[in-house]
Amino acid sequence: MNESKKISKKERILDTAEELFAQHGFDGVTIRQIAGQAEVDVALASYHFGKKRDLFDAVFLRRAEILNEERLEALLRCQATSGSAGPTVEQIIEAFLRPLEMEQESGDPGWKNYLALVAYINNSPVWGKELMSKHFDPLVARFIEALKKALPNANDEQIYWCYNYLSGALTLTFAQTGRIDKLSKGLCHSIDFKTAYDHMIPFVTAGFHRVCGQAEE
Amino acid sequence: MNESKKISKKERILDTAEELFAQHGFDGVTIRQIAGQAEVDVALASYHFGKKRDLFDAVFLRRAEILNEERLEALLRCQATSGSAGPTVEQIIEAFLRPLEMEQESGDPGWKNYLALVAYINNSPVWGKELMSKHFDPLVARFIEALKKALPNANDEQIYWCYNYLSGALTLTFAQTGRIDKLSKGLCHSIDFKTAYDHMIPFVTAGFHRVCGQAEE
DNA sequence: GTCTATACCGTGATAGAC
DNA sequence: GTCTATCACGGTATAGAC
Repeated sequence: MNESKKISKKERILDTAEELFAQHGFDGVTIRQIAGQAEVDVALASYHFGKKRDLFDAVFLRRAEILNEERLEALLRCQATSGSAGPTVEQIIEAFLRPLEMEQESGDPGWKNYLALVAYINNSPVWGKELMSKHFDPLVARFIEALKKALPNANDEQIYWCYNYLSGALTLTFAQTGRIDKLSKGLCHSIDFKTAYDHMIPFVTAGFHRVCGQAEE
Repeated sequence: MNESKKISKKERILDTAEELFAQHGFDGVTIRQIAGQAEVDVALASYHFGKKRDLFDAVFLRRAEILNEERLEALLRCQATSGSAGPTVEQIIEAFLRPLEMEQESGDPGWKNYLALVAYINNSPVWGKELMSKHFDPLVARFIEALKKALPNANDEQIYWCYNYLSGALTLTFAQTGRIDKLSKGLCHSIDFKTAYDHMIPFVTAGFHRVCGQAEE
């Protein structure tokens, strides 16, 4: 029937799970809450996804693949336009961050929820190592290779730590906690991703250059 | 009796709760797990602390107060030694970070657990705004005032966003997820806080200067 | 005042019938 | 695909021991 107009129940479960897991983490959400908010029967989630943990993985994977593709494209694009010297640090950071901004500003609220979930996972001692390493680090390794080329004086240890700072700055922004709104007395807004990235890119670029012993061109 | 030799059951509950909350978050831990690992009766936690949420708050508060004092002292100290021009950005960042390193390297594993818990809270949409704002932001506001003085060309919005990046970089380091160990193939270690701060300070300092339109001296 | 044993009652995940 | 039953577990209150 109206398969194009209505989103399927299966997808509604994913969307709702994404939203709730992002807010409260894996343990803070029950299957019943998800089913209730998605207006489906409790058992339907198990029917489609199996155990709660499998649903969690499905939520995480759905957009990880899309994001990896978009970021890879962005990296290849900036490598293609730069000469044999390769892209600058700033261009690489741009390629890493701008796909996120595009999705967050796309109007699909699912992306904001998803990236808040990534914030939760990235900072979790139990999930961070496992999920982030498995699903994002193969691509991150390509970005790091590009950074090494752009920073020939750096040693590897410096690059990895700088990536850690970038990752932390980025995911706290994902989390949309509203803390900056309060701290700045309403001057800044957690949901203002455009501004967040506009400042983050020069911030991180300068940090890489300083730590990795390279004057900015 | 041996009140000096043995730590009290009450403190054992706090220590264990700290460890488990840091690993799994508020919802990922049960009172029974805490009691079991602390080797006390289930009901003792409620007796001393009331509801689960109150125990969580007690864990959070215990070291927040100590940390605030130490950081304030460090700020005042660097303000006292600098002239009327006030401390540099790098000195302010040092004052903000070094007390953390001292506690993490102090040998008391409780501090490592506590700061991993702060990572969890800071990145949580439900706890971040409430707990961090209430208990840390009064002091953070003093650091930001000092930064404004050190960066007279900056506007407030830039400073707040830069603080956000600092906070994210810092708390991801707290989280000790072990992701960097894997990504760097064993070159870097999550628990190597000395190195983490040694690189973080110049990284963040350069970021502030770049975004806030100030050449580094 | 500190602590333990136990009981209560709601809720959760999941399997199996339909 | 849906409904329901099961059974374990969780937070918390209470009674009373030391």
